[in-house]
Amino acid sequence: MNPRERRAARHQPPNPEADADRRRRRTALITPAQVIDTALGLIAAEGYEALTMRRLAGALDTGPASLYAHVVDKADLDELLIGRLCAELVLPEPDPAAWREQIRGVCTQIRDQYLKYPGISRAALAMAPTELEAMRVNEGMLAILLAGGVAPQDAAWAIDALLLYVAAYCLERSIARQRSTQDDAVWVVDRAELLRRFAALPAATFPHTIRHAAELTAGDGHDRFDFTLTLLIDGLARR
Amino acid sequence: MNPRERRAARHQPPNPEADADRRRRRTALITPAQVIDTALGLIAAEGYEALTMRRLAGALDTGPASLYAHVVDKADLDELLIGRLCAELVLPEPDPAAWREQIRGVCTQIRDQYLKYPGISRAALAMAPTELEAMRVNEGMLAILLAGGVAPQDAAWAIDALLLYVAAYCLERSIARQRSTQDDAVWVVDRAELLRRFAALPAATFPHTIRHAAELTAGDGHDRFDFTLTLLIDGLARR
DNA sequence: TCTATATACGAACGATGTTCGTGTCAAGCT
DNA sequence: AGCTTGACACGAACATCGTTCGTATATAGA
Repeated sequence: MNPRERRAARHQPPNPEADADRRRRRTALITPAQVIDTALGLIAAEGYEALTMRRLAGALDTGPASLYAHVVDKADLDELLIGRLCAELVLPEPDPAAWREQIRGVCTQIRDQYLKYPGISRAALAMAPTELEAMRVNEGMLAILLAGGVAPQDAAWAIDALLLYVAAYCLERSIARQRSTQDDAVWVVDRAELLRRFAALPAATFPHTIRHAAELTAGDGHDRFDFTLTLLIDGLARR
Repeated sequence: MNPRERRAARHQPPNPEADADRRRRRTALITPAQVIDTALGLIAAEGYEALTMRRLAGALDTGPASLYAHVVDKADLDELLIGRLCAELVLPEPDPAAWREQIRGVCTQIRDQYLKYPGISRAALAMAPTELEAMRVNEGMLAILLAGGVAPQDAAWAIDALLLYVAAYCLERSIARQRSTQDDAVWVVDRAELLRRFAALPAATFPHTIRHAAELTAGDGHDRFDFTLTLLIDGLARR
């Protein structure tokens, strides 16, 4: 079975018959699971843009060409990684009384997974909607919202909005994190410096920015994340 | 003045004295404005990932090295492009009675600019918060929300959420658009095909996805975008 | 006139994703 | 047991990317 066929299978409903009866080498020196694991390890340690076919191959003690026996593309590798991420999410049994906390919990899990592998949310944004594990997550979130009494159309669109926001939030944070570890000035991540720059702006054209510089730079931890999720979920409850 | 200094100046409050009294070549063969224009033209025609230093240089009838007299980085080029995009946005005079329509209007403008230059929202997500034109947009949105009676902290965080969502929405759309024009199967963009795949899923594990396949694939044009903006803005109004 | 400086650009460097050709080895068929 | 087939492995190379170096040129101030 080609990597190309393996990939197509991941976007098709599972077919138990086709899974068996395939010749395999008795001892595969490199397994797809191994590729995924070391790739995730690389990302966790050095960020997504450190994930290079060459570096990944090097971590597996081989050359870049060897990877293409297990993976059709780099896009395919991204897909495998996101699939693994999605597979590790635990989806709660829908509880109509607790749907808000449940949907928030799932989003928080996704957020933490994205942040654990900085920059990988970029790959998530490019993910095809037919990936099986991603659909499992979608199904789980849909179940929670429907159990909470959200209208189906609202639920479907809200899931999309939530996933999009979480990915963008994590992507932005990962970029900022990377900036702070490698950079040579210009990029400001320090809050005090940011306040100083706001204060130095011309008062005639930036009155509100100057007056509310504190609020604009506020938000420790995931305050902004929590705020937006509350906005979306509460808005959903009130329709 | 180096490109490096020009870039730093864009993140500093404007200083009229420093702008004048600089030696310039009488006829600059390549101007920064020209670079930005042809870069945007390239993106509009072929998408963001067609924007290569070499292709941009080629479009200007020169070699790649010549660009580095006007631009310090590719990241710097991104910054210039986003700056131009932001500069073209028209920010309305805040009207307390119409703040919802106004903030929505600004978001729609941003969306249309992002979609006009497919993929450029990726650069927007990496933008430093101190870029002058970006701060102008922030100030304008802040003015609208404050005039509408939104609490300063809510306003600050809501602007962040809105900008993040708009960028993610456009990025996802641009990726899908690109897929549909270059691709060799696997990637499904056709709604009918998507419905067919949903229907073929195992009913035991995907009950809600199957039942509500219509809602999951619904949304012509910018229905999803409008839905999420309504959710966020209405939620903001009700706090 | 002289000098400093912004601009221009050919050539090259290192790194990237990917392909080609070739080789190896286990599993199925006859 | 021998042969074929298909999956796996990998060295070498290709095209392309962002970027730097060295150098040439022309202009604005001294």
